[in-house]
Amino acid sequence: MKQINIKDQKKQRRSTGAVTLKDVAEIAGVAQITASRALNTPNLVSENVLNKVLHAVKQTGYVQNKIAGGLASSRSKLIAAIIPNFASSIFLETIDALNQTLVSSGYQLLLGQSNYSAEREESLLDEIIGRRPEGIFITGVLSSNDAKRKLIASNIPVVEAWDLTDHPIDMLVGFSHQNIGSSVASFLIGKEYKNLGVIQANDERAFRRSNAFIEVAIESGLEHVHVINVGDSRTVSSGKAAFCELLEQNPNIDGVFCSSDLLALGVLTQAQILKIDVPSQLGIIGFGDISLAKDTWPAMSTVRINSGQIGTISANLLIARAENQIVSDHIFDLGFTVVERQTTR
Amino acid sequence: MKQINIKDQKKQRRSTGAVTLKDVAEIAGVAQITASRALNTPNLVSENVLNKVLHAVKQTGYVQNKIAGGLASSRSKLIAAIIPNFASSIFLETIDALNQTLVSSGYQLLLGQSNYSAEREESLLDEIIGRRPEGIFITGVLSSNDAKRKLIASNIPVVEAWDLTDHPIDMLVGFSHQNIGSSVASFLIGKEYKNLGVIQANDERAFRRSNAFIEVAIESGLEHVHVINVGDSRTVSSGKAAFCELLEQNPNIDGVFCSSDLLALGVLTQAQILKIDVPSQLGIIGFGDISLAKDTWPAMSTVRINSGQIGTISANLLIARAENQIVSDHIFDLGFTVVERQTTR
DNA sequence: TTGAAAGCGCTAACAA
DNA sequence: TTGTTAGCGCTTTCAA
Repeated sequence: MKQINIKDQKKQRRSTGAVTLKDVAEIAGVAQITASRALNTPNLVSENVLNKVLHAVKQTGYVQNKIAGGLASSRSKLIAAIIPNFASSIFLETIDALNQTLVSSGYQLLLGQSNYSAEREESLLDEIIGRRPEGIFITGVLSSNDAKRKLIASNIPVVEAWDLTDHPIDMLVGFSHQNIGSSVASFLIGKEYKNLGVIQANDERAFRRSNAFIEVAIESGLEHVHVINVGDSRTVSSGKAAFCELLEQNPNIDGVFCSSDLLALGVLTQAQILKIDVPSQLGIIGFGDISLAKDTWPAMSTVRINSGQIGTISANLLIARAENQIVSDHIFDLGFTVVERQTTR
Repeated sequence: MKQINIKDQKKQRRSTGAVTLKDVAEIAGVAQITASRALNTPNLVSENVLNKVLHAVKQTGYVQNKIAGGLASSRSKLIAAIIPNFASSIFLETIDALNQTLVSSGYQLLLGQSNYSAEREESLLDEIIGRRPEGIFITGVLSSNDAKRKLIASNIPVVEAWDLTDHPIDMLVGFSHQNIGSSVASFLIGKEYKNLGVIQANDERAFRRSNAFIEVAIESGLEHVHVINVGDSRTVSSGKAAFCELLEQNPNIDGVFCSSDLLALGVLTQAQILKIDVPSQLGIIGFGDISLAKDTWPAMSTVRINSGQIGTISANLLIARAENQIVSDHIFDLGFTVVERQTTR
């Protein structure tokens, strides 16, 4: 039976109009999947086919659509990193190393910022999990328990970095903030500083460092340790102001532990303005060993952590998990070093 | 005719096993597309349906797969940013502002690093374009012409930031490096500094600033301006070393223009070590107005640019273009301010 | 306001 | 080594 079908319309979809793999395959005179193989696994394809396909790619300016590929293969080749913020550059060396390692294995970095309300944190996580990254790297702390639960439910490999928490979600690459606090206290006490103070940002990890610091100080028979909280302002000027405050509370302060090198630089600057000699009258020690710490005058004593290594190891862990390799060690304690320079005697 | 089809197997695909919209729809007792509407355009759906769907989402822990959604809708909700590197934090305030604005409109940031070979630059661009972002933000300069051509061919809206180039790819948000150079020269010359030097990183824009600087100096009848190139090391210690070099070339140097505040801080520190009085014997001016510039002692004179605003404006431009709004202004000159503090007399 | 069908552009699975 | 087919999980289009 013949049938004249005048209205044999299909549903029309706007497409992007971009060159697709199908176009490339047609021009090269091969099947679409063959073109796909030529681009993704060129060693599974004859040289002849490879050349034809590559030529067609050049000719058309084809750029692979990784969204479609990701959907088909369930491999997004995306790793997400969640950091508290960009401004506090303390994590950047880590992110830099992370990114370098990821890129060299063909992964791309999706960045999210977490310094939000619990509500915002959850929506950020929805955003990120929605992109189906093959791994998630977190430097901050998830404040919301729902967010944490969401992350676990997603079943995506996770590295929590910059810390050694008691109940890790999955993998852990960091160091002990508590040990840093006690080591720094012992260090200053060993130098016979007797009136200690702490200047710190409003940050849970800084609190763990300072609590351990205070504990050791008290155990050693020292007087009350004064603590100044500068809130979220980890700047040189906060350090200056905080040091003035500290002096008001105890004019005999002779040793200060700061939760960041910038704060420490503020203390140093203020001491110079007040003509307090560093390190004889005042010992200062920071945290982070940012690049300018060794170049202040006098050079800043501080605590160094292996920021870059944290990124590299984390990237390798996440890649290994993404590629279904067996990861035997889940927890990496990278330690720290108390760097003795000229702001302590 | 009856047919017993024992082997009616389909080709099996492993799926991720994650909850899909289909599952949610079934549980809610609606069609998949209705569930989709409930989540994306809830006002097009009855309250009853909305509640059923939301309940099913809660129950299953469903998280939307944006890869699939992106493929179907050709809207990735992704904006890519390409920066030279993470370490040189000068762009971070911009990226921070960019990200804030993007997130509040439901976009996600994909970050790429460009300080690579031309070859690497092209593959980075393939990576990025392959993800079909709806906009691309570039702070660096594309060294490869092929890369630039690729970007144009992709037809993705582009903002080039931190500069005003002569032949922009698309949109432009920045300031004139040339004008900065001449303004700083006039500024120092107006203060009667007579033996000028420049310390700069190996960076095309820094060169444009210093060339303009030198031109004005020569026009004003000054002697040869000495230039020290510190390569890629924009650190305080490079600044210290470079200032020593500068003094060797001309012991009478009394004014230095640095291509970054950190370099300037190095000069200041070295001057203090050498007991050279700032600003009477030596004027120093930096670039960037990083947060600690106002807190050095003496406080650093520098050039401020509107880093945050660059990010905000760029984000809004890219979002507007992604949403097919008309963008009338394509070029934004945000200007700069010479900030006079205490390192210049 | 809701739904059925088709298809976004690619790759996994199977077949030859 | 190459090809056929059937999806990946969603949204668009069209229809009711």
